[in-house]
Amino acid sequence: MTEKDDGQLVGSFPIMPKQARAQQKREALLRSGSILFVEKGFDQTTAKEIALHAGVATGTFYRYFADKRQLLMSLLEENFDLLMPPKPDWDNVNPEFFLAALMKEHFGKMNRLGLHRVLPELVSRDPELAEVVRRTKRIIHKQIYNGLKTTKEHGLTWDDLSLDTISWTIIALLEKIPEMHAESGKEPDFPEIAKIICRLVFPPDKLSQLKKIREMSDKKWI
Amino acid sequence: MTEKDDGQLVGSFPIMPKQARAQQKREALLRSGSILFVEKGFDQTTAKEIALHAGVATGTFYRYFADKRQLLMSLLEENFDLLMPPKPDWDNVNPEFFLAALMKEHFGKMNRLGLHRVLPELVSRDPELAEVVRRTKRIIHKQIYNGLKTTKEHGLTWDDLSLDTISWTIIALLEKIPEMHAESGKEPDFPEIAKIICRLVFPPDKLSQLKKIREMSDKKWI
Amino acid sequence: MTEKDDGQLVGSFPIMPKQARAQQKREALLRSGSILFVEKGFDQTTAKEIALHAGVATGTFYRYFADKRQLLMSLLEENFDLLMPPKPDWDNVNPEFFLAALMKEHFGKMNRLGLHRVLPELVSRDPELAEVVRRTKRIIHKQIYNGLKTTKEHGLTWDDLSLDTISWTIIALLEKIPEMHAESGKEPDFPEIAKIICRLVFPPDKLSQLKKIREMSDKKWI
Amino acid sequence: MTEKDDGQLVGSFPIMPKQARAQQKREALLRSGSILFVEKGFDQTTAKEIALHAGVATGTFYRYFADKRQLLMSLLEENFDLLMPPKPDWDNVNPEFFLAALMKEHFGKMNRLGLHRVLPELVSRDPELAEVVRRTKRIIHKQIYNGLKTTKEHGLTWDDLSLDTISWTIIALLEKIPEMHAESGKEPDFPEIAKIICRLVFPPDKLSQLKKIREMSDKKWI
DNA sequence: GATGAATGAGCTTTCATTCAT
DNA sequence: CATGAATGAAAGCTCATTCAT
Repeated sequence: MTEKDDGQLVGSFPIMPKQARAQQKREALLRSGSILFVEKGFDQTTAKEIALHAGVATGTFYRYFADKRQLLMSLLEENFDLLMPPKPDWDNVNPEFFLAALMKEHFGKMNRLGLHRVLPELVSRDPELAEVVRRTKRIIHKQIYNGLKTTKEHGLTWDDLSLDTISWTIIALLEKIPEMHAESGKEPDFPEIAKIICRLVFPPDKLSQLKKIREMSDKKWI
Repeated sequence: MTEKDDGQLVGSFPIMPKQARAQQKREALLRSGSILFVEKGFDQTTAKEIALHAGVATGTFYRYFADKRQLLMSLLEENFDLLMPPKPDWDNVNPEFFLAALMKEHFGKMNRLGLHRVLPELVSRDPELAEVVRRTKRIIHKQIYNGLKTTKEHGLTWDDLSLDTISWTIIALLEKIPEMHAESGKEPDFPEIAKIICRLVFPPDKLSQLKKIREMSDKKWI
Repeated sequence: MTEKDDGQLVGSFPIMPKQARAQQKREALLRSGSILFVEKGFDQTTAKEIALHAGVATGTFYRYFADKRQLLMSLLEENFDLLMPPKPDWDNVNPEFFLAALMKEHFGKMNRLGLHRVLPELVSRDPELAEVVRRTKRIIHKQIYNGLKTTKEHGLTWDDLSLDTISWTIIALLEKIPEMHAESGKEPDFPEIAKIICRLVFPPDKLSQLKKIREMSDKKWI
Repeated sequence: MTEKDDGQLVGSFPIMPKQARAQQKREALLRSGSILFVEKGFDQTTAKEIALHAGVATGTFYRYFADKRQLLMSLLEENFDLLMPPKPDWDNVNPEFFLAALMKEHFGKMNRLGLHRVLPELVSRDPELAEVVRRTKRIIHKQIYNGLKTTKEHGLTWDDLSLDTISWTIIALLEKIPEMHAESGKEPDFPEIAKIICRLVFPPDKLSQLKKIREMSDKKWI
């Protein structure tokens, strides 16, 4: 039973070194954890279920993770960049097209991972987790902030743009996308959302100027 | 605690009619449930704890609520209007002042209740709860939508305003306010958020026109 | 509400003296207890349910009975004679007709009361109840025994009749009647059972002799 | 207790294979359940107590049985044949000797198991259990019925024998034996009960004929 | 290392009984 | 006396975690 996966000639090259085997199990557990957490919620998922779903014994779970919580933390770390929204590049492309494409892709990734549905309640009771999430958001905020800053310095934005508040607003919009999807039932209207963000950042005249210039090179983003 | 309810003259009315007593317990349980759900999360709060916190016996909890979930539902029903953001009245006042004031008030209420922090994960596994939340959001959306529609018909908004997406965006912003608060650490900058919403709705010229006209009558809102 | 049952002229003769009122409640409780014990089993019936069914408050239950068990004991005492099978009068009537009629009546009473279905498990854990039941059975046994003894002394029975064992056998048969009913689905065949008992007691020649003599006077028993 | 299972030579087989261990626990739980159910009644016995009595933790109980009820069902299934009274073989042996011996053995088994004391009240509220018991009784009835039928066809019984009622009567007697024991305090008089059954089945002349023929071969049954 | 049976604290829920009104 | 809300011990059951094999 344990040998099924390496029915190989005696003496042949071990296809899968010991550590890699362990890695495989760890990853199976992570994958199973991710799936079940999203499906049933963190508290409703038992360590036993995760192990079963991953095809290992209950005890094995505890060899790789101190507890359920630690598995979740590992999941977060591993998918750190997935949780990060893309860094918009405001002035090299038609901003509306570009944003719409970026958001569509980000939304797809988020939805595939699904972890964002698990975090909200946990954050309120797990300070360490809360800290991780907060740090992540701050990085995102910083990225958007810096992008906006450069753009502002180029004189492309509203004069009175509050970089900080706009950054949070953009994050808020990005985070709401999955929920808008779930609650309205329709696919989010990414171009419209992009338009909204652009309206927040660029005065109409600057925006149409940007759009004209970048129009051709943007075709690839659609 | 036991003395609060009979600071009255000797010989006056019966201290507290029977039903009022029961109501008091029910409400104590609701209050305790609300506090503990927000503090520790729904799943981490036990019925026993709620009872203890409310100063009644475990069994008493079950006289008033079938279970924890039902207590939560009652909390939601009872605070239904708190969850509703205010209906903005776009063209009778300086929109920015007005919105800032409304949001500040709403934010205060939401924060005091705190339930919004409990719902997200629950919604994903409790279809009935999900339905309640969905219905609430649809009403909110409708209200904002209708307000915007009237404003648009008055020719005050951007010509290309997508009423639906803007409505969702405003909801997203309102809902994010508590989190912005928690995550940034600072008090949300309501005037700035109001400005953002106004920028989404009104072209600059229409907005300054609105602001000038309403400036005086708005003093009362500050 | 409490006055509904004596809507009488002021000053008129109180139809129901105080004690009788109490008696009424006591009896309502006994009746409700009996019904519910038989319907759902002793342990599955709560004091609250009995009170509700009897139309009184929970607390009132405990004014009339120390606890559920005591109510059961009262039920037994009150229906003591119902539990007693009839004393057969072997030689004044056609024994088969007579027995069949007696059993039919007894079976009807037992079934209406139904308590026999509640006792078995209780007896094994309640020594006092066990003693009551045992005493009852001993009296029954004695009655049957004495009847048989007289009959034997008249030379009407088998010579080798073991009075004791036959008495228990008759009791066994009587007690099994409700179960035979429930399990076979059919109405018990009382004449057949009577025939069996008679065959155990009387040799064929003595029996036909008895039957012939009593034939006419028995018509009334059918 | 822990030593019973390895009275073996050092160096021999592994003491107890894994599955056997589990079986041991399962059986310990069954045994403890049986004992406690009989001692205190089904409802008065808690899963915790059974586990404690079996020397395992509460949770272990639930690894082997879904609940108390299922343990009882397993007990019944496992002892199905114990509950079945022996199939009498009417015409190959002295019927009285044979029956007495059979009943004595059956009585011993029943008494050791004791479950018959638990079933009566449960049956009235557990339809599945009721069905199991009913099925069992029907099989027993059928067996006795068929035996009697053959005997009747051989012309050995009373001409007017009602096979059905006699079968139920015999079952009633068999089932009452433990109670007769408990209530009279004396050891049941098996030979007398056997005589009673024989008197119900065989006319005196046929019986003495049967007894004479089989007298010698029966010695072994005593 | 891997296994999964075993553990037992702890949660939800019920109900006999009390007692203020 | 009657009431029924309140009590809290205790039952059924789950699951994170350990540990002998």
